[in-house]
Amino acid sequence: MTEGTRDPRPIAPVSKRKAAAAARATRRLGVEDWTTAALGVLLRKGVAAITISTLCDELGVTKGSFYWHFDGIDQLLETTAQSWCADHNDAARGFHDLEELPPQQRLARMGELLTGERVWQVELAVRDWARTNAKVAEAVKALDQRIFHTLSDTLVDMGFSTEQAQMRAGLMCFAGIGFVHGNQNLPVPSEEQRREFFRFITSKQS
Amino acid sequence: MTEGTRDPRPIAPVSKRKAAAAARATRRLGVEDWTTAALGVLLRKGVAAITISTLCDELGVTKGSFYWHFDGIDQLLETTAQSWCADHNDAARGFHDLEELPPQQRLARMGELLTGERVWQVELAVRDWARTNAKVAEAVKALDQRIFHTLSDTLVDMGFSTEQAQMRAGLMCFAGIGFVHGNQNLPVPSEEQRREFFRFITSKQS
DNA sequence: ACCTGAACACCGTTCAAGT
DNA sequence: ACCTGAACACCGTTCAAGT
Repeated sequence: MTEGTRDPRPIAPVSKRKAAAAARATRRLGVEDWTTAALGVLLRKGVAAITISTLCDELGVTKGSFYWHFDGIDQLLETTAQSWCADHNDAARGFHDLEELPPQQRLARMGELLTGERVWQVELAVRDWARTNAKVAEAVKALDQRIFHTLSDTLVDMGFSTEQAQMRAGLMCFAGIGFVHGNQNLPVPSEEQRREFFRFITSKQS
Repeated sequence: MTEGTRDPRPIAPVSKRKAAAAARATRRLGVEDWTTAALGVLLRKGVAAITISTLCDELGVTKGSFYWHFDGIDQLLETTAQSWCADHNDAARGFHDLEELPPQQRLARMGELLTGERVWQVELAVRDWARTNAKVAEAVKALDQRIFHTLSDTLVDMGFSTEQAQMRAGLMCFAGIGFVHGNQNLPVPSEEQRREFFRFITSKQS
């Protein structure tokens, strides 16, 4: 998020590491510098690429420095997870506002919020991460449930029975998660198909 | 699959490795021994746990042995992938038989095939693996598309238009994939809910 | 308070030498 | 043909020593 805060006085770089060290100048690192660096690598190259050596090169320090701030790579991951969860909850707060919209518009708005291009990237990375980090898994789970309940409540508002609402909300949630994980494998639905989908999910049966 | 083929003459084990070496006796290893070992670790502990050292301990040999059979860990993974794909295609062949069933039963049968307990485990492991191995990704994609088309064709047989059939088949596929990845996060649908789901997906709109 | 530098264990990789 | 054993590079981890 706040990436370009470090002023880049241009100095002829002898090596990447020397250059980074020079850019940093006298300023010393804090925990936050490591977590934002880790988050950056996560989104660019995935969890597996988050390596102490890589981060050290990127920040222009040696590995001993890392171990002054953290007990080990697990703690770094955990701390980064917490930091991400905080930001993430802020972002999810956009959901609160829309609980006052009329049901139909609420559904449409949620559809938009959850199908943005960048969202996929982050979602995939984070859900991958969740497989090896309980804290992240918990955050993802909370978000999933929140979306499920918002959808379900909306459908109830539209006149569906609790059972029908839950079945359809569950269907939408699973389809959304599946879309994030498998959209390379199947034809991506067109705009018209998405509209038809919403028409179907909110239709009464014959 | 074929696991208990090695006769386990019980010998007092000095160490795990010595024990494994003794069990193997004079028999020397082939490529297959390595791939089945890798597959075993994959299902038990995930891709990340497939390490040359681990496999060597398990098979009772040194790492030099590994490098006589394979150029590196990537090739091991690739070969294991091919071996898995072969087995997997055999398993997927169960789909051919059911293209002669009446549409309704076909849907129900596919539902059963795709929601077995063990299937999830394997699916999750394999889809995780697919993220770092193109060959596996390709096999998974082929399977997804096959399921999609079978579903879509079935719905057409039931009297739906091509557009409706594709929309609903896509919905089912994505929901299935999402269910594999996210069934810990949301309430698992009951038997009754699953039936209601199939009723819904095959219903005409009002 | 924050970092360097050297050390060690572990894993992937290579290769000459063994049977 | 298949494997051992020793070597090396790389990464995670530790810690005494520097500023």
